[in-house]
Amino acid sequence: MLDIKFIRENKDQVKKATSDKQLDPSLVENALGLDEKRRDLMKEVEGLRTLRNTYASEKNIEKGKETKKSLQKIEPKLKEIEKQLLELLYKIPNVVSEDTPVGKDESENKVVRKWGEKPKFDFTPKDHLELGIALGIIDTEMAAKVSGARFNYLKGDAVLLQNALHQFALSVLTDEKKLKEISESVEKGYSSKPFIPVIPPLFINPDVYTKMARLSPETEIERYAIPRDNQYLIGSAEHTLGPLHMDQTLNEKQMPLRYFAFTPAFRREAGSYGKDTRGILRQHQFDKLEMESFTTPENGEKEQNFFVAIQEYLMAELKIPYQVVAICTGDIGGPDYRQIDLDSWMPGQDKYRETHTSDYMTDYQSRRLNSKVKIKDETEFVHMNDATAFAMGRTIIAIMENYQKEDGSIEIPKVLQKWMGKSEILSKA
RNA sequence: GGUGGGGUGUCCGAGUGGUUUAAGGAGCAUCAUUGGAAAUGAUGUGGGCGCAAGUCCGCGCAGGUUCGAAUCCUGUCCCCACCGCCA
Repeated sequence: MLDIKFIRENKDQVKKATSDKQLDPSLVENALGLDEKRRDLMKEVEGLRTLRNTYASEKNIEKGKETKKSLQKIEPKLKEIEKQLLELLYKIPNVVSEDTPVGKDESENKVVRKWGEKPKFDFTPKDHLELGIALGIIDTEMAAKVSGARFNYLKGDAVLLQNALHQFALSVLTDEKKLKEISESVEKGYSSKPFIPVIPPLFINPDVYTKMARLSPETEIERYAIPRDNQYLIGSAEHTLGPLHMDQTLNEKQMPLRYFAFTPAFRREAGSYGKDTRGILRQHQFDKLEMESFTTPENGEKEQNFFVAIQEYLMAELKIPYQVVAICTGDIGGPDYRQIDLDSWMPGQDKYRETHTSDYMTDYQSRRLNSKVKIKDETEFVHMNDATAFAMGRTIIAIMENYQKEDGSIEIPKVLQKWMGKSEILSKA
């Protein structure tokens, strides 16, 4: 949520961001109108309260009773307007960075840079599902029978491969030396503080989910609800990592605070019927290693660059070709100030596909979460970043398709071999 | 799930209807002192509205009673203890 004061003072910028994000800019005017009404009513209510307090201290019971009656008439009006304003404020998106491309949908995202050489095959490369079925390591058919569409079993070497990816990422995120190399590439002397590993809850309360700007009337359809217990399943580890410092004031010295968590993510994929139905690219449940961090406002953008540099490092170590994409206003998330994706090359589809995303939220989430940082004697809302380290399913796809051999076996990327305990996944035949 | 005890600011902690204007302490920030530090002293340290004076709100959350609520009542969430169940 944006600060109403910021909206008041930067009306045009907020309106532009709202319409650039394909939302109705009249939201902004409506909010400002309500805000004005609210402040007028506040003056009235506070005046009456002053009277009430005065009469109470004078023990003037008669006058007190009168004032109470007037207050009881007007207070509910104020409350109602405050509620409406809050609802509107939730709908107004974050403003965007200057380097965010303006565009109507994903077709206008901008490729910032590319890395790696696409593998050349002297045979027609297969896709991960064909390979996975033949190797006996992916089973979507039985999963469909047991759990429905968009579920899968990973078996045997696919599980070892996921475990190797997990170990590899973990070894990087907790290694200050390696992080230093990466942070130096962003800016000399920038913090190389390691990440704290976390095993977070997979369930989340609706009020916290709302404060994270991840549960709204529009996005509710994307969530798995557990109505009897009034809870939701998380769609990303971000959802329960982000509130880790809710209602806390942190100290500048603790910054940046970096966390990562390996969890399943649950998504209904409600708007994507018929899209990416083949294989395990788009699933209702997938494992993901997610990074989250809390920084001072000053370092928020640098932190995002650092996160992207980590993502690039991980993919480059795997030697998987990727492109870095600046997400345009029409495709970016509402809470994002800047969103950058990594798309990895997938020979089975002859396309780059999104494997990583990185969201810089500024204080859009922390304002509602009430997570602050004390800098000197100023207290400010912390700036929050979240980003993918590995989305396991999609990274496994990229490895399988890029490292396949003509006989259907799969070479294991060099960096993973020590964690995997072998150098290839052999064809069953 | 049951019974009892608790939840106060960055942290600890006092406060059982009106001198509380949320005591006191710690931490933190700024200043003074110092060659520098420690120690010491002073000031500041929840949020909203307002140019300001000021004013309102704030004691887990939501309601209620009262002229007046941190304090009384109801509901609810969380923590602790014991019981029940359990990997």
